[in-house]
Amino acid sequence: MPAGRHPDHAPLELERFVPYQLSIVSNTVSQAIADDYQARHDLGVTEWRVMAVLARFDGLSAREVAERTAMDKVAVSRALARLVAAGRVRRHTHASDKRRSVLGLTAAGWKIHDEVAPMARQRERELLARLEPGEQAWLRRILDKLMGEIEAER
Amino acid sequence: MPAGRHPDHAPLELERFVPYQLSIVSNTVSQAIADDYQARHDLGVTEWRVMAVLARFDGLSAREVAERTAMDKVAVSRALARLVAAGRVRRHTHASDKRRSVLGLTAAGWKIHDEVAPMARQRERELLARLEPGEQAWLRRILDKLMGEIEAER
DNA sequence: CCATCATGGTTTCATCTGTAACCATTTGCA
DNA sequence: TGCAAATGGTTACAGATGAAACCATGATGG
Repeated sequence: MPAGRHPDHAPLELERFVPYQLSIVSNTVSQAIADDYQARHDLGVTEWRVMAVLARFDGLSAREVAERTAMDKVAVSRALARLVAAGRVRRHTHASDKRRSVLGLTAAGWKIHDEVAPMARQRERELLARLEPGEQAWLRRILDKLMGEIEAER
Repeated sequence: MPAGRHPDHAPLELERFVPYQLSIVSNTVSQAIADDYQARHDLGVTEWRVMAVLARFDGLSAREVAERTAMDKVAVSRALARLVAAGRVRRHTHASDKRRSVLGLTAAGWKIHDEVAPMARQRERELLARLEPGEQAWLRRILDKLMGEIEAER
């Protein structure tokens, strides 16, 4: 038996353990993307996600943003506070329900969005380019499926 | 054009954006596993990773643990402080280099390891069970490949 | 040798994140 | 109506995390 091994205890092989692999790959990719815009635009990951969702769906409430970003409402609230202060998101109160806010990107917000979105897409392409076409298709299919399962359970 | 859409700006579809999908899937799975042991054993994710690595490789230094867990040395230092205090890891000084520590699980550490490792494996099986056998094989292949690329670049 | 640089590891501080408590408004229903 | 429960959102606090400064030991080169 090789020194330092403990086969009786069946230790986990971390680097082949799927949840661990997912964590490493995900963090590495996200970090690479975030590095692109964090310094340049003083924009956090959470803020970017909020902007991305408001770019697609104008007029959402904070709660709806939270749903679509899979962030909790506290995180959304904080991200919005910064975005509004920076003049990137406009917020006004819903006409018939004074609790709700009605959110959308400002012109400044769109400007940043239109710079960051292509960069993000480029990073995604770079990631996928490391895989063969068949693998790319399988990865998309698998992630779509798992996302669906997660969605369904929530 | 549907209300609330802005096709001119080509907004990102977050839920089909691979880095975002990876992040959601990874966090969901990791959280599910962590929930299993955090409350029960008062054990954080970082601490568990350190334990898992020491279960496989006895006698590592803190720096080597950091390498194998992809954690930075500060995180490892903190995890070790807690683990040693809790009597789960033994630490003594390297005979010929007083800077290095020599780490390993104690009996108590092994006991926890032997409870947690099968739970973690079970969670991995549950994740994979959501996929068809072909998809499982592709996912493993893809993750192995991406892990290799990441490793190589560091 | 001894001054300098590199390495292993810890501490400090500032920031981020999550949980729970909270406030205001709206809804449901007796 | 009007009062309890639910909802949208913010604030307060505590624990986690990361970058940089730090301390001790070891390696290197004149």
